[in-house]
Amino acid sequence: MRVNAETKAATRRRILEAAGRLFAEQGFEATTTRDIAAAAEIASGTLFNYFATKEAIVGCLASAAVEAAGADFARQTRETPAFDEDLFAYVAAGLRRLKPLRKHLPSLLQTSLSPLADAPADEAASLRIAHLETVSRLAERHGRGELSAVALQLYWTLYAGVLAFWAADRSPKQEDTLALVDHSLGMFVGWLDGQTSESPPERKQ
Amino acid sequence: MRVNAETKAATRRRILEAAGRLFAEQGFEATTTRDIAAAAEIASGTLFNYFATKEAIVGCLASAAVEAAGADFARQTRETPAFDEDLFAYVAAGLRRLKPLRKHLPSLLQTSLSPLADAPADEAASLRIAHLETVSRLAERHGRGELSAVALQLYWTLYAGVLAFWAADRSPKQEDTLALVDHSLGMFVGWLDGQTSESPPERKQ
DNA sequence: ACCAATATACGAGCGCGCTCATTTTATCCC
DNA sequence: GGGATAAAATGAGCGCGCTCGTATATTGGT
Repeated sequence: MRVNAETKAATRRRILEAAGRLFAEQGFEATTTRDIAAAAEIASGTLFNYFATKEAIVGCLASAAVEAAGADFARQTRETPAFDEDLFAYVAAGLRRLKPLRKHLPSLLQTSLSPLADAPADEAASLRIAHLETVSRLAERHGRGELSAVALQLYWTLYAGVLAFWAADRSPKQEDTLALVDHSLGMFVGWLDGQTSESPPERKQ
Repeated sequence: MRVNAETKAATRRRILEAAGRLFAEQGFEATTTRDIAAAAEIASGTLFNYFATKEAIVGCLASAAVEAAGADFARQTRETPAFDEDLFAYVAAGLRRLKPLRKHLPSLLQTSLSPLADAPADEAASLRIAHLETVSRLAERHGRGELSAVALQLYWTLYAGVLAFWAADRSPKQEDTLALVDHSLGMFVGWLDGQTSESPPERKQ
């Protein structure tokens, strides 16, 4: 067994497909890794040759959704959009793609909230990286130069807050979440605009 | 055994003391509930008569720290402080009190990030409630009226982001975290100031 | 064809957080 | 004191995520 990369990829796809279906049917907690393995027709231990943890599976599904959202957004036709409008459209596209995972996202936030303690090739971290990549490109396209590390940190915190809120949002069409997105992005872009001129004063603890 | 409330309280205190010590010594994950029960000299099952989950224990420790920080802050003498300076002082006091739990806070964020899905008397949620209570009182004291639900939501998201960052902060004296607090609060207060006048326009998805 | 060499699949088993039927202990009433 | 009663403690046991020693399949070299 040295180069059967095609079979490996197929198994990986079967796992993701089975997991996605089971999570949607019965929830993240209620779905056991043994369930997923059985549905993918592999042994329970084999699952962990493909994904290090159960969270990594949903993390992989999520970052696939984020990449799909990036593609959706790229092929959207827009005319003279402001930065915050582009951001809103991208986030909204993300929410549409993440909808099947909505209830299960909090399980990812614990690990993917912190920007430091992640292994380079971490499945769950790539959700953050993929999303922030697009946001960075958007900022540059709107002539704002590169976003600082602290700006990206603040943006990601707000985005994570939106996802956590969304997971529990009980308003009929999740319109409360969209309102929160609007406020979050308004706050962020307003702050960004203020940042360029002033340099913040020192502050003692 | 009908009214021995004093004994119950003493056992509860022994659990918290043992858990705090063990978490500090060997970390949250590495400490088992059986360890804690043994250190508190109770059976493994008895632990769960006092705390519903392992997270609830660290949640209780954390909300005690937040309350202590509120007391620290209240007895601080300050002269003509601005709103954001008061906020910074309160948050800094919180970080000081939470320091022994720093590394273990992410385990709480998953549950306490979302403002909706919490049982009324949830141990972990009281961390959020206690903190936001003080922030609300501060806002009123500075003549800003009551903070809106969305303002509190945004504030809490930023605070959770700070805690998540702090847990992984490897800068020598965690000065990176203090800088992040400064930026977060600056962004929040700036947004609040902008909120009072304008009414935000509608936005379609 | 055969034999290493090795990548992959396997599943019994571990230790975990947590549950629950049972036992123990404290209290009240006479 | 001595049941009756109920609160609290107990620890065997459950199902979980995950590990790891073993078995099996696939390749390259001759």
